[in-house]
Amino acid sequence: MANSRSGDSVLDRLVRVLGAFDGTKDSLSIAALARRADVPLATAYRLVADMVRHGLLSRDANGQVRPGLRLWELANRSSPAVDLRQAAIPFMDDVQSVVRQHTQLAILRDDEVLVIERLSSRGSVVNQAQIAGRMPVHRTSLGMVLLAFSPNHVQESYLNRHPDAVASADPVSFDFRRHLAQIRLRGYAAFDGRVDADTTGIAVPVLGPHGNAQAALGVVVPLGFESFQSVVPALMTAARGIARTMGSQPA
Amino acid sequence: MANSRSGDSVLDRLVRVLGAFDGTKDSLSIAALARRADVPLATAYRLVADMVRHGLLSRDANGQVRPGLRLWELANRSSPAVDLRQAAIPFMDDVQSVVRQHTQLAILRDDEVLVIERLSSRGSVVNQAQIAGRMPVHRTSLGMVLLAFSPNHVQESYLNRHPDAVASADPVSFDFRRHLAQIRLRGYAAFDGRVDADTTGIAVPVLGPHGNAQAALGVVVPLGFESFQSVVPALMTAARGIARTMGSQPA
DNA sequence: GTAGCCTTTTCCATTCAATGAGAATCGCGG
DNA sequence: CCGCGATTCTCATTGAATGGAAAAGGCTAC
Repeated sequence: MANSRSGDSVLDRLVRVLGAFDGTKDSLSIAALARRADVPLATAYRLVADMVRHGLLSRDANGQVRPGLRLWELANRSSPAVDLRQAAIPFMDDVQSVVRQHTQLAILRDDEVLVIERLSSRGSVVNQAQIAGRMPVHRTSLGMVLLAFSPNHVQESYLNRHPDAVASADPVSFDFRRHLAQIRLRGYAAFDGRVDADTTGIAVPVLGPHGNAQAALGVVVPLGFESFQSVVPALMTAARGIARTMGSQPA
Repeated sequence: MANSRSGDSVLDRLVRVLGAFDGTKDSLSIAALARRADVPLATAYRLVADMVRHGLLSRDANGQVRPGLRLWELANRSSPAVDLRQAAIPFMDDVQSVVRQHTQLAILRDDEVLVIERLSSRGSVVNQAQIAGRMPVHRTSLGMVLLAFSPNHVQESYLNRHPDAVASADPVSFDFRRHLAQIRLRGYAAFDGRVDADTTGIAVPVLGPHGNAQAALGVVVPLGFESFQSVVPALMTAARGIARTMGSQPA
């Protein structure tokens, strides 16, 4: 005995294996997968074989493993993310066609920003966000808006768990809580060059039934974007639309 | 012993449970889930609890179960469907902005049409297709194009497995194989009112390296749509663009 | 060629996690 | 209050999953 992780179930491993695809590589060898997921090699081998049989994983020509099509299908048939996406897309389109910049929708998950959808604008700046990708809360306008419009206990527990984030804030000594309050007061967040040096992020909350953000809607524009001021109203209007649509199709 | 389905592994059940969400209902009670997935109730209960713990499923306020956010996240980080979607979206946007009708992308899977992405056009006809939803091959232009541009053995095995589809074709006595050949010759498929009485579907193949369809791109327009003829070239151009993009980012 | 290194695959005795029947509990509607 | 279905929990049993080890395969460099 005395193996790396005794006492975890098939599910634990299943999830760790899928979680090993973190976006840095989109296909892995079985051995690499076993290492990343911290599963004994022989077990990983069997698990992968089973998962491939079910379409949860697939293997390409070189024997490399990657998430499978059936997994995608099962996950996209119905899920909170799908509902949100469904409700938001028309409004995101509106924003997109007016602002003509990357438009994205995200939620807060495990103290991180989880990107639900993004509409890219051709010929604009690069956009770091990937669908289903995660970004740090304190470096993105989406994240800061989500946090600012979260219940107090969520904010506090975030601050507790991430003292580093607070410390590494732009003006070193500024008061993070005050900043959040400011964002809530203004109703939007705008950051220059935090994700990418040449871009500005602007985001507004999609408010839920209790006045908290259930999502955030934002755009990424080039630094010094001319019609900056017109963007916020456009986002706010769209965000309200999304909130309304979500409201009429409750969970 | 002597239970309903002895000898299936955790994975078998896991997949059957997820598969129980087939789009007809987006949340189910545990009991209903157990019935649909053909899993003993007690086992289903435990399995659901575990899956919820991992975020593969989630439970709403009423205790109803539905696919979870983490599942969505894991599935959308990387997968063949994501690659295709990624490559196709800009071109679908182009089609969308020219034709101003529902635009959709699909692949062939298990003798069915699996919808990968759709861009809806507001104020146009209703669109039956759902993302990650399935549609019958022989009743959709997407399906017929996919089949027409598939290797011969795929066509034949489809015909073998679905004699009914052939029989129920529009003109009862027409030759299905001939029809496929015709589609391949023309390079596109167009059907009136097969999915919905008031709509026409038009689709073209996204060709892969061996001249077979790796996907199909199509639009849904109102019956008697005026600029019908201009749609096909637009689709073909976009489809080529998608094929090119896919080619430069191989599996 | 062959030595070194990493990966994939198979084997098999052990055991512990998964199992499912059954019963208790909850909750709604009549 | 009773009935009925859904949910939750218990527990003795067992075979499916386990993982160390070793064989088989693949690649590069010397």
